[in-house]
Amino acid sequence: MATRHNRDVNTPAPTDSAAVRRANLSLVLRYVAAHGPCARTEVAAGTGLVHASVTALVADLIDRGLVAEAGAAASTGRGRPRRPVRLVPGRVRTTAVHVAWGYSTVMTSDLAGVTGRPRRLPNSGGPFGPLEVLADDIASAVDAVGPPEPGVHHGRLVIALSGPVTERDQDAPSPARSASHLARLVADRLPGPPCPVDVVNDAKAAALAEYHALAVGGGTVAYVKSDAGVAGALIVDGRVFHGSHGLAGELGHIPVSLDGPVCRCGATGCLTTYVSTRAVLEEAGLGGSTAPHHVSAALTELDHRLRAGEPVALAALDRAGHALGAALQSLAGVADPDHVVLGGRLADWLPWLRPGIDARLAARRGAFPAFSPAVTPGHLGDEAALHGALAAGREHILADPAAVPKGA
Amino acid sequence: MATRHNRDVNTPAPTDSAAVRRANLSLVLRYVAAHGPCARTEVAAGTGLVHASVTALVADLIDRGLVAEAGAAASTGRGRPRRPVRLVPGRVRTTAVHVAWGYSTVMTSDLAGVTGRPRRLPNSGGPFGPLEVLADDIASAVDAVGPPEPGVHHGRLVIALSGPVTERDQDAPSPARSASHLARLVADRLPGPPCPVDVVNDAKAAALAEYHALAVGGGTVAYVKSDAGVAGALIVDGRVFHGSHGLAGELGHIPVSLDGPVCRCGATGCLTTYVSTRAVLEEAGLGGSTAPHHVSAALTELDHRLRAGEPVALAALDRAGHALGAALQSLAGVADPDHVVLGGRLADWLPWLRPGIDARLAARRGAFPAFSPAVTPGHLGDEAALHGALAAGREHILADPAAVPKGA
DNA sequence: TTTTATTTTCAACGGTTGAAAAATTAGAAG
DNA sequence: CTTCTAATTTTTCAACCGTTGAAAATAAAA
Repeated sequence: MATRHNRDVNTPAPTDSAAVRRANLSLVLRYVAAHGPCARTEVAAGTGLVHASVTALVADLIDRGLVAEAGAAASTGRGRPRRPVRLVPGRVRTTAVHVAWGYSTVMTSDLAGVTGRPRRLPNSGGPFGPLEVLADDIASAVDAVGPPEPGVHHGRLVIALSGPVTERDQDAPSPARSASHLARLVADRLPGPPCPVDVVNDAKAAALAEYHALAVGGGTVAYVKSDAGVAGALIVDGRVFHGSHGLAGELGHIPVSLDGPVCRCGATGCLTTYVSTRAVLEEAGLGGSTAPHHVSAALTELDHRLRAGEPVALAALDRAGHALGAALQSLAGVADPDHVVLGGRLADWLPWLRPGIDARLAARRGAFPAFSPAVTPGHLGDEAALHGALAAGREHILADPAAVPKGA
Repeated sequence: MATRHNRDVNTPAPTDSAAVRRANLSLVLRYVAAHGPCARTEVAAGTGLVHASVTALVADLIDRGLVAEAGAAASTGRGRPRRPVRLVPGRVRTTAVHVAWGYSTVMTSDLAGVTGRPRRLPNSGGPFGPLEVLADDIASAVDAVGPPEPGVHHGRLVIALSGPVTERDQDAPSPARSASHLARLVADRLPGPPCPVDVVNDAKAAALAEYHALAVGGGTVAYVKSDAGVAGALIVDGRVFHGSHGLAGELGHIPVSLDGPVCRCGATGCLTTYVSTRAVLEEAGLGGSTAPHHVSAALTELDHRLRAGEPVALAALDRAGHALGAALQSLAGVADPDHVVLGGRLADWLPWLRPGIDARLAARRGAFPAFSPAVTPGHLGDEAALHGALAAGREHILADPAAVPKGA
């Protein structure tokens, strides 16, 4: 009988020479990806590896088709000229699907982050329907981008969605609605060779994308967005911070006031009751149906009124700004981020929200000068989740280039 | 000229066979430390390493004096009997000093966590004085426990203190008050061979200790304490979460109410103004001098009145409980911990605080059933910071057993 | 041709692995 | 009671893999 291994899930796997190779391949690939075309000497200096190792590792990456010699670089003086290498465009294809209510968006990217155009397709409902229907929708969205060309390695498919399918199985409401279950259903529906599928939360993915867009090398970044609901996430040193139940950074039900409106969750004074699209529209006198086309028209009207300086609209945003400011003050006290990125409608509304936010955060500046987070609008708009899902997919390749087969 | 390496500080070091050895030695040592006396076969099954590797790794650890063969274990049947190994008591000595106002406490521990008795010594002030004075005090505290016996490896000295000497240099108010500067000053004052010195925040250390005492294998744990001031920390998967400026988890200035008392920090309604010792004593009609002996007497008196059911005292604690509950609701919304540990006076007061806390958290339970954190008193009392500092020191040995020299 | 800088080659070293051997005991057989 | 066999743990050893350092090869400028 073969030896049975019953390692704890928490204990790390033992390290062997394969792990060493994986780690160093990753190190070199990340360096090339981050620094563009660069010679082996530069890689050696930048990574701490010895020239001989870089030669071997780069040769391995070339075998896998991930990097290639770039055209001769400008001579830097005398001596043997450098032979820079760069990422091979299009060698791996990462696919992301963002499932929203009524439509899905699909987009692909290569390792360098060069994306295809996003395609938007109607779907049968949204993230809350039966998993089988969801899986059908996702598979047909993937089908819409067509099969990869020969020679292109099929990387991960990453699905971003909100709702009861959580990112980590342990946080799922039931095993039947677990991320891994959905991933399996989708994988079974995809033609061709089996493809690894990941499921991520859309707010967490958007947060990751905005984090990368900020291009700060580390630190804590918070993301808060408001569309249909209020959602958010925390990114710590480039990784999503989940908390114990996957709810970290979900500011929707943070208490803003002791005597505020009653929230659907049962509590009073939740942030949602101040800054959700529905709440702001109602406060501005534009409430009514929650049908998408009506909400869309109301948002346009709100924008007009804000620009026209209509007092009721301004008051609604001022109220939301103060509430958001209070929530961010709590966020700052707990998580101590250096950036807070606002997404969804909050990004559009930021000019009118800012006075309220600043008024609240000014209090914190009194306690901790210069330690107050910078509040900025997101750069990626509604595509943030899609970009974040692609970044998560690329990260798998960057972390383990050996997963891409050798021999072009 | 030797090759110059200019690696980014953020890029990981390259991996080589020494790193493999380090990682696997650590894996085996952690297993033995966690599971007590255990045979090589058990280690192999538990870690995923092969028998041959475990033999070599255990032999290495025996060479370093970290583990030794334990007395023969009870036979488990036929076959060659197991030869369990266990940690060698007292092989390494980790020293921790906790600097408080007016006195310091020093304690030592070996790798198994067997501690000496804590010794309390008066000091020249506290964490806020000149670093040179602080270093003198710390060095004399270390001196009080005497030099290690021959054959004992001198591990880290870990200094726990609050105040402007932060745990990470990047968070220090100025380079002159940085943790590494203090560490250097202390190291220079210690007799004998140079000893690595770490500086940690006392609340973060206490949080780490209470996290270990909970014996949950991972997840997010928050710690909040109130003594002179309110402090706290977050532990995520066994490691301190610092945030961008080292302030994560410091709930003292989280906003609890929009119209509360004005805090010394300038803001209104900070948690500190409700649950600090001073605030509670004043609210209970026991305010007055802040001299230590007076505060101590007032606390005793407060305890009497609480047990006697005196209404003003009960009201003061009820008010504090509601404020703390609101802060924990924010904490739960941002960091999503599964445990909140209360330390300092909060642990003593918990019976009277609990109704207020529960009233607030009940609201959150409406939104996320079963996702509400458990609120418990700390197990370690005033020695928590000391234990956490020792745990941090032990962690260095567990992470890199190769730092302990071979050859007894 | 010399100098300089980059890249490659190669033997050496350290670490893990798998298989085989050694060690050691309990139970079965004689 | 002795001997043998089966079972289990531990150790040994050759093989393999990856990094390293030094030397060699390469290539262009001076």
